[in-house]
Amino acid sequence: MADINIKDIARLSGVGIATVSRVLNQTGAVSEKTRKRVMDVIEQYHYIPNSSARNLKLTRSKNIGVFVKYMSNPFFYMMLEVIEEELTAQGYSLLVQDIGENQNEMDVAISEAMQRNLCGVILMGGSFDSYTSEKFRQLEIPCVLLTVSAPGETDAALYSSVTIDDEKEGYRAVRYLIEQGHRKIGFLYRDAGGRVTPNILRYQGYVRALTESGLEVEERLIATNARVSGLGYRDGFRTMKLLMQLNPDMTAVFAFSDVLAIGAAKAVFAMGKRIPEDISVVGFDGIEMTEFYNPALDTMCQPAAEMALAAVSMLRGMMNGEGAGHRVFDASVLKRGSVRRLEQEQKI
Amino acid sequence: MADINIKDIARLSGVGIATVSRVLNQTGAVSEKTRKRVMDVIEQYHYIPNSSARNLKLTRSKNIGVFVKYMSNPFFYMMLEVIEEELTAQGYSLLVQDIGENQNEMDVAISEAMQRNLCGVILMGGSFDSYTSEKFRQLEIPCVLLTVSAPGETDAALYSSVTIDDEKEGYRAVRYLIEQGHRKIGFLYRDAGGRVTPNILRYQGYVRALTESGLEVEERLIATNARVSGLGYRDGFRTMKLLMQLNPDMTAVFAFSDVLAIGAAKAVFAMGKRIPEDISVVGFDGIEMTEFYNPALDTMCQPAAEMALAAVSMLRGMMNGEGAGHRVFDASVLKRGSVRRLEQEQKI
DNA sequence: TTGTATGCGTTATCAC
DNA sequence: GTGATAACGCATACAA
Repeated sequence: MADINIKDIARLSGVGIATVSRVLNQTGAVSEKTRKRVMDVIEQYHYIPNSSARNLKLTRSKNIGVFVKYMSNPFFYMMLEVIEEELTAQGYSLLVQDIGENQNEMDVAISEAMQRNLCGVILMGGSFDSYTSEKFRQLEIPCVLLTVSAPGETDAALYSSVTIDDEKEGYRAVRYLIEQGHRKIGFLYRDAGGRVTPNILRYQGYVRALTESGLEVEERLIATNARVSGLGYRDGFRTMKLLMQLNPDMTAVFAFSDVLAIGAAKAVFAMGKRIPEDISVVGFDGIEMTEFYNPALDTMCQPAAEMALAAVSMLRGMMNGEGAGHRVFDASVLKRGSVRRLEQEQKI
Repeated sequence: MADINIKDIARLSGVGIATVSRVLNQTGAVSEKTRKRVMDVIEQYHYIPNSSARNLKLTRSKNIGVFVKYMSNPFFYMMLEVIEEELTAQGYSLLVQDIGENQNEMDVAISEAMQRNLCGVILMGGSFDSYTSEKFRQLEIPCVLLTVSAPGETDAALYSSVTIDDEKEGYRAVRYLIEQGHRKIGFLYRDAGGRVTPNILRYQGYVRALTESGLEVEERLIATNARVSGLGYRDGFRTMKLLMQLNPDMTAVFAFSDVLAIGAAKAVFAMGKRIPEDISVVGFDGIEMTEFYNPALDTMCQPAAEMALAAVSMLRGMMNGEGAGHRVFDASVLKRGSVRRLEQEQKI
C-alpha cells in the first residue's frame, strides 16, 4: 500500500488532480463539499504527498537546514535547542542533520539544499577550510556559520557568521590562570591534522598569554591526542594523565573544551590529587556539565543562547535580502572554584 | 549559477543527456574519451545532480534513515556512532535526523522514507504509543526500534526491536540497593504525561522490588519532574534536592537515567552530604560520564554497542526478506563505589 | 468551481 | 557507444 499518489486520490474521490492539489495546499478555491470528500479519501488511504516530486516542482520553501559536525558535543546541542525553538515558532520547518566524521559539511549542505530545496542553512562546527567562496557560491542560499568562521580568502559577503574570538578568549583564559599566580600551565587540545579549527586559535591564545607574561612556552606542557576522534572524556583523561606524569611541577591546566576538561579532572583524581588544591582546571565552552561536575569547573563560557539567536536573526536578514554580517561575541570566565590562587611562596 | 542541470551538461559537452547520466551513474558503457569530456564539464560547472528528481525516478536506494528522539541523550549518541560506522562500512548512506520535542517520530520517518526513498529505518527513543500497526504499514519499509518497543496491540511482524527489559532491569537495580541493606530508596523519573516510555517500566520494576522485599512503596520517595523537558542534569538536581529535604531518612536513590543521576549526585553535594557515605546513587544507561564523574557512579549499564550492532543486523535481515525479530538484551550493574553497604546497626 | 495539459530533472528503455 | 523519449508525482497556467 501507500504506493498511492495524487492521481489515485483524484480518481477515488471522483475529481481532477488539480482539485486534490488545491485541497492539499489550500490554494485556490474548492467547494466545501468536494474538499470534505477529498479529505476523507486522503485520510482513509493515508495518502502522503511525495516530497521529492513536490520539491522538484516548487521553487521556494520554508525549510531551513541545520547541519552540525559532532552533534555529540553538548555545547552544540545547547544552541540547537534555541535555534529549533526560534525557527519553528517563526513557521519554518527544520532539518537537523548530523555530519559524520568523514563527510564534508559544505558538500552535505549543498546537496541537501538542492534536494530539500532549503531556503537557508545554519552550519555548526567543522573546520575553516571547508568554507570556501566556491562552495558558498554553489550553495546559493543564505548561510550562517555558527561557532566557526571561514578562512580570510573566502569572500565575506557570501556568508554570515556568529563566533567568538577564539584566540582572544583562549588568551584570556590563560591570563586568568597567570593572574592567579600559575606559571606552569598545561594545555590540552586536539590535533585536527593541520586543519584550522577553533582549537588552533585557542592554542595561539595560550601561547600569546604565556609569551606576553614572559613565561616560556614548553613543549612538555602541551598535550594533544593524535587520534582522530580525540574529543571525548576519555581523551581528556588519558592525555591529562600523561601530562601530569611528565610535569610534576604543573599547577594548572587549560583545556580546549569542557569535555576534555572533565576527562582531565577525572585524571587528577585518579592520580590521587585534588582540584583545585593540587591542580587548577579551566575548560572552554560553558556546557551544563561543568556546573554539575564535582567540583564545578571554571570555564570560558560562550553565550550559547545569544549566539544561536543571533544566527537565526542573521539568517532571516539574509533571506530578506539584507547583506551578510559577521558578529563576534565575548566569552566570559565562569569562576566556580576549580582554580586556586597561588601565593608567592608556593610557586616553584 | 548552479541552476544547471543534466541537459545543460549534455549540451555543453556536446552529447546526449543519456550519456551524461551514464557517466554519472557509471551504468552502461561510455567511451573513455567522452567520459572524460563530460566529467570535465561537470567539474567546471560544479554540477550536482538534483536528488529530488533522482529519487522521484528511482525505486530502490541504499539510504537508511536513523531517527533519534532527544539526540541530546549521550546514551543514544553512543549507539548512533556504532550504527553510523557499521552501515557506512556496508555501503549505505545514512540520514541521521533529530526528532524535535513536538514532532511525531513515526510521521517524520514515514515522510522521510518516501521523500528520500529510504530502504530501511532505525528509530531510537520516543514513546511506545507512536508505534502502531497502522503507522508501520504506512512506512512500508523495514524498521527496527532500538531501546523502545511497540505496544502489545501492534502486530509484532511489522517491525523488529532491540531492547532491554526495562521492568526487569529496574527491578534488578533496586534489588541491588536492597541487598546492600537499603530500605528507604528514592526514585527519580520523568513523567511523560501518561504515555508509555521506558521510565514507566523501570518505575514498575522499582515498585516490584520493594513490594517483593516487603518494603512499603512510599509516595514521598518517588519524585518526578512534571516539566516536559525534564530530562536534563538540572532536573535531576532540583528533584533530588526536594527529595532529600522531604526524606531525611533516605539512604539511596535510583535514577531513571544517568543524566538524572548525575544531577542528583550534584544535589547530594550541594546539600553538604557525601556519596556513598550519606546517600547511595544508582543510575541507568551506562553513559561514559558516569565513569568520569567524581565519584564514578554505579549504573545499570545497557550494552549499547551490542544493541546497536544487533539493530543493524536485524535491519539487514529484514531488507533481505527475512522476517521481523525481537531481541531483548540484558543490562548489568556497573559497581563503582557510589553505593554503600549499610550495616544492620546503621539502618534506621 | 473544476479539469486538462505541461514541465520540473532524472533514469531507463528503446532504437540507432 | 550513443541519443531521443517516456515515465516518476506533483503544482499550476489555462481552458471550461
